[in-house]
Parts: sequence; structure tokens; C-alpha cells
Amino acid sequence: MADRPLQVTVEDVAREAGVSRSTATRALRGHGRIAEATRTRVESVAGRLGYVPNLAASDLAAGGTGVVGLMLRDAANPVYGALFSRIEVAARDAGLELVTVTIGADPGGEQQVQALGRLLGMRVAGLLVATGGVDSHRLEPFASEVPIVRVGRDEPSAAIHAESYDEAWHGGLLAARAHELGHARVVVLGAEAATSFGEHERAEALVASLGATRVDRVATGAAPDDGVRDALAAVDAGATAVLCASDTRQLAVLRALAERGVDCSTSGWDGILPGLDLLGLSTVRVPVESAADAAVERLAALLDGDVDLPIHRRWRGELLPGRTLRPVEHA
Amino acid sequence: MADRPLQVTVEDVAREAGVSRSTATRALRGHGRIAEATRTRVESVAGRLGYVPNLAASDLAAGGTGVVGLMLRDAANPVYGALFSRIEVAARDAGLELVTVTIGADPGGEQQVQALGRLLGMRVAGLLVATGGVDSHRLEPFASEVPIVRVGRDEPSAAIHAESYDEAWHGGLLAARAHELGHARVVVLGAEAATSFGEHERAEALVASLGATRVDRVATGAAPDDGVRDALAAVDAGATAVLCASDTRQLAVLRALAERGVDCSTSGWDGILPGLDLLGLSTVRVPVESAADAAVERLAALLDGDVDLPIHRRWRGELLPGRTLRPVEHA
DNA sequence: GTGAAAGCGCTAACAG
DNA sequence: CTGTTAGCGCTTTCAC
Repeated sequence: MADRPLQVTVEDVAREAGVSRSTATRALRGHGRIAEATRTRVESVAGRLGYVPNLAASDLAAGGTGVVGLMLRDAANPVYGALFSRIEVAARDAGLELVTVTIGADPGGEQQVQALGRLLGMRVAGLLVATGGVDSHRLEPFASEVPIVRVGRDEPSAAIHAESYDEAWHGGLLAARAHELGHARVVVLGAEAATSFGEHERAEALVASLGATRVDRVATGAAPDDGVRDALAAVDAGATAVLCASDTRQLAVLRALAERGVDCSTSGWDGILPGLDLLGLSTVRVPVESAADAAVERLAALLDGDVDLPIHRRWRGELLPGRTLRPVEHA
Repeated sequence: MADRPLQVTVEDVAREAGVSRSTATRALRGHGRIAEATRTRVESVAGRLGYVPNLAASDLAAGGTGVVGLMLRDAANPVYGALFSRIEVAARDAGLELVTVTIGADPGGEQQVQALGRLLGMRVAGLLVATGGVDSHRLEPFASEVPIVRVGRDEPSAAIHAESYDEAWHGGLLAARAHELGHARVVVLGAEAATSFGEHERAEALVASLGATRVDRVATGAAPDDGVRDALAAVDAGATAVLCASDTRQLAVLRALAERGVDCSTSGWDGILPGLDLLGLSTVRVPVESAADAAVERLAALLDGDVDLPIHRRWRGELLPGRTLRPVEHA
């Protein structure tokens, strides 16, 4: 191997193999007609020299990449981790190469612009957007030039494809369960719209499905234990369950409950957390896998020029009954 | 905005702004001398046209990228999720742009070669390797051309930097705890070397620290409940604790124990899982944050040409006593 | 089957 | 302060 493998160019490989640059390229990329003998010779020279094709050059010359870009939200959250992982696997199975850029909790801010710019600047062949943090209006101008699929969140724009979760339905599941267990006054705990649109949407879905049930809505910031105090106050005032817009929040509530020795039903939302069965969490298992698979499949189809699906689709998960949401005890 | 923003070139912007291509570039990149008036004009034209610089072209012309590459292992595991997230944040704080490629559970295989090739092909300025799945000998040839920092796992090669965990010490922590609680016969449950080197290493560390304690070593495959049956058999035969090489495995054991109504101490390793406090898991909290921060900081320093650190460093976490590893009850 | 030549879109000296 | 001039490394017609 050369002492500076990354400095080796096709030119070098060609010279060393005694062929022209174009022949070397052909041999390496396996396109056009080429003599088998030449091909193997060039290949072995390339290997010996440690040649690593310069992608910038090749993308530029070829006028585009085969790579698809993924914009992701902070993976510390197991839900995004699971989504990421599943997208990754699906993409690999579909023969798509993926490059990922992540975006912190910086709604509407600098980061997303930059991340999006980077991916578009790479002239990715397609875009998967798995973060609520990116506004549709930023994406929209590019929708006609590169296929964009949003995953895990509803998409308002009709120009952008989406595979999301049927959160309204999920809310119905939880509300029905709470009702069935006799809860007549509950608190709904979840972020306000500006903090996390997803959580907000979930909370609203819950409230909407709760119908006649008396609801104390606690809208909070991003930190899991934001609003826990308020929720407990409502419990003291007579609420019999704290319905949370995410499992992380539910954990915070359980922690607070345990600490104060208060007994109260809770539920969450996500259903991804390893060990949630041991904890007995009552929650909704969100269909991460379906959405991820569908998004990748859809993108692959778009890249192939096929399109026949409705532009937006929603997937349904299931209720995990658990043990934290219990029947109301009548005094 | 142009009807085809991604087709707009500096040339177009320059023409529209009535300047030359190089002036336009200068205006956009803010290098060299440029009249403030021209700059704003060019900028506004670029904005209006929806110009997105072609990075392939710019990287090629500039002879390199500013981007650093991250090779990551499957993020479904909360530990990798946490690591990923922290690296991301640290990189952002350090002003580094990150592109990530992930590698499935394909030790030594095609995927890593491809992923590495993609990053090197992009001519990244530096490389962060956060997966055990990439062999050192693949990395080594490039270590002299691009700074490479391995994170979260020991690195055998002296050419490659590393910020890893002091697993031997962690093993000591757990072993001491088990001893102190009176466990005289334990089972150590963790993957075999070929399946997960990290887990294997942990298990070995445990065994080594366990000294005179009688140990049944159960070496398994990757699935969390592999080997659980064997572990329980050892418990039936008299072992008083099952020490696991990861928290995921510990969960599997707890599940099996609960199912069979058997009572037995357990411990895990990782300490990242949200809600582990509620579960009372006894485990070691691995110093993900320290390693991630150190790795990014080191890489940034390397990119600046500073180097003074020992090439390999190890970080120490802490014991989370929990409630799953309990004193042995004497009959 | 192979080589020569013309760029891809951008940057970076240089002059002016 | 701005325009001109060379490329960066690779792909791709098009002749031979």
C-alpha cells in the first residue's frame, strides 16, 4: 500500500497498471466494455496502492449521488434510537446508502438549516426526515427536485410524503382504557406545542378522546419532570390518573409518586423502553417499525420513479395495558 | 426562488448579481476582501434564487472537507444512543460538523468496509469510531493521513487514538460488591468474544476480579435471552447471583426469574437505561459522557495540530448499588 | 476494448 | 476590491 493511500488517484492507478485513466475508471466501476484481464489487473493495482476513490470528484463528474440523507432527532431518546436503527436496517435491505445528520432540540433554528443545507449540498438522491424539528416550509421548495419522506410525524405539506403514526387513534385507545377503568377525572401531562409538537399533538388527542371526563391539562417544557409538581397537585385535588404524552414523563411521575408515597394511576406513550414490561408501564406501543419500513420502501420506490401511494399514511400501534393504569378504587 | 433551486450555480448567482464568479464565491464564503455592498447584494441574490452550494464541487476544489465522520453501531441500544447523542452535542459545541454512517451487527464484514470507504472517500477531516465492529487493521493504514479516534472501546493499535472505558476497574467494582454481599458462587453471563468483544471483555474482567469466588461462566450469542436458561440452571445448582455483562441481559434474567418465581440476585452493566432506578437495577454506570467529550475534544485538538495526550485513555464510571444485587440470605 | 478530451461546480492564487 | 485563470479527481461521450 502506498504511504499515503488517500492521495492515490485513478491517474496513479492507471499509470501503474499501464492503461489510460478512462480505462482504469471503467475497470473500477465495472461499467462499459472492458477486458477481463485488464479489469483484474487494474483492480489489483488499486488494491495494492490502497486507492480510495474521491467521492467529491466522482459525484461531481457523475452529476449526483446515490446516497440518501437522513435527518434525525437526538438519539438519546430510545424512541428515536429505535427509529434510527430500523431505518438503517431497512435502507440497507433496500440497497440504499444512508448518511445521517442529527439535529438537537433547536426547533426552527440554525441547526436544521445547516443540516438540511449539508444534505442538499451533497446532492443526495433522496431525503428522509425523522425529526419534528424541521419545518415543512424549509423542505417544500426542494420537494420537486428530490423526493422527501417524513417519518414518524404528520406532514402538513401535500408536496412532501409522510409515514406517520395515527396519534389520534392512539389517544382514543388510552382514553377508552382510562374510561373503562373508571377514571372520571384525570390529568393530561405533555409538552406545549412550541416545545415538542409531537407531545402536544398527543396530549390534544387524549383530551379530545376523553370526552366527558374531567381533564386537567398540564402543558410543560421539555424536561421530563417539568410539570410533575402541577400534575401531583391535581392528583391531590382529586384526579385519579396522570396520563402522560411520553413514557419518559411517565417515569418522572412514577418517581415523584414513589417519593411522596402517593398512589395514583399513570399511563405513558411510546412503548419502546426496554424493561417497560418489568415496570408494568401502561402505555401505547407506537409502530416505529412499520413507519420506518414504509418510509424507506416509499423512498426507494420514488427513486425508481414509481409512485402510487397516497402521499400521507398513518400507522397504528397497540395498547400495552400494563399495571400502572389501574381501576379506580371506590371509597 | 428559482423553479429548480438545486440547479442554481454560483455562476447563476454571479450573473444575476452582476459580478464575476470568484467575487460571488468570496461574498458567499466571506473570505478575502469584499465590499460590504457587494456581499449583501450577492447574498440576497443567492437567497432569492435558493442557491445551495454543491459540496462535491467545493470540497473538490478546496481539496478536502471540514466534516468529521462518525462510524456508529446500531442505535437501538440505549447505550449507543446515549453515546451518539453526546458525541453529536460535543461536536457541535466544538464547531465540528458530523456525518454519521452506521454499521449493523456484521463484525469484520462488508458493511464496515463500505462504511469506512464512504467516509474516507468523502475525505473527511477526521474520524470517530464508536463501534467495536471495525477492526483496527482496517483503520490503521489511514491513521497517518487522517486523525482517528476510537471511542468507547479499547484500541489495540498504537497508531489510533482512543477514549475508552476502564472495564477492568468496573469489573472490580462489581466483583467487590458481590463479595461484600456474601456471594460465594455466582454466574457470569455475557457474550462470547466473537459475538460482542465488549461484553466478552467485561465478563472476563468480572471473572478476573472475582478471585476465589466460584464462577459459572455462561458465554452466549447476541440475543439478550441467550444463555438465560443456563444461568438459571446454575442458580438452581447453588449460585446466588447472576452477574450480567449488560443491562439488557440483566432484564432478560429478571424476566425469567419473575416468570419462574425464583428469587436471585442479579447485576448488569451500562447504567444508561431510563427508569433503571425504578427497577432498582444494580449495575455500573459507564462514563459515556466523559469518553464522548474527550474523544471529540481530542479530535478537535488533532485537527488543530495539537497533540500531547497519551494516545489511549480510559474513563471510570461508578457503581449503582440498586436493589437487584442483595445480600445472600443464610439459611 | 481502449484512449483522448471535455467538462461537473467550485476555489484559490494571481494580476489588475 | 474584483476579474481572470487554472485546476481539484473523476466520468463520459466520442473516435480509434
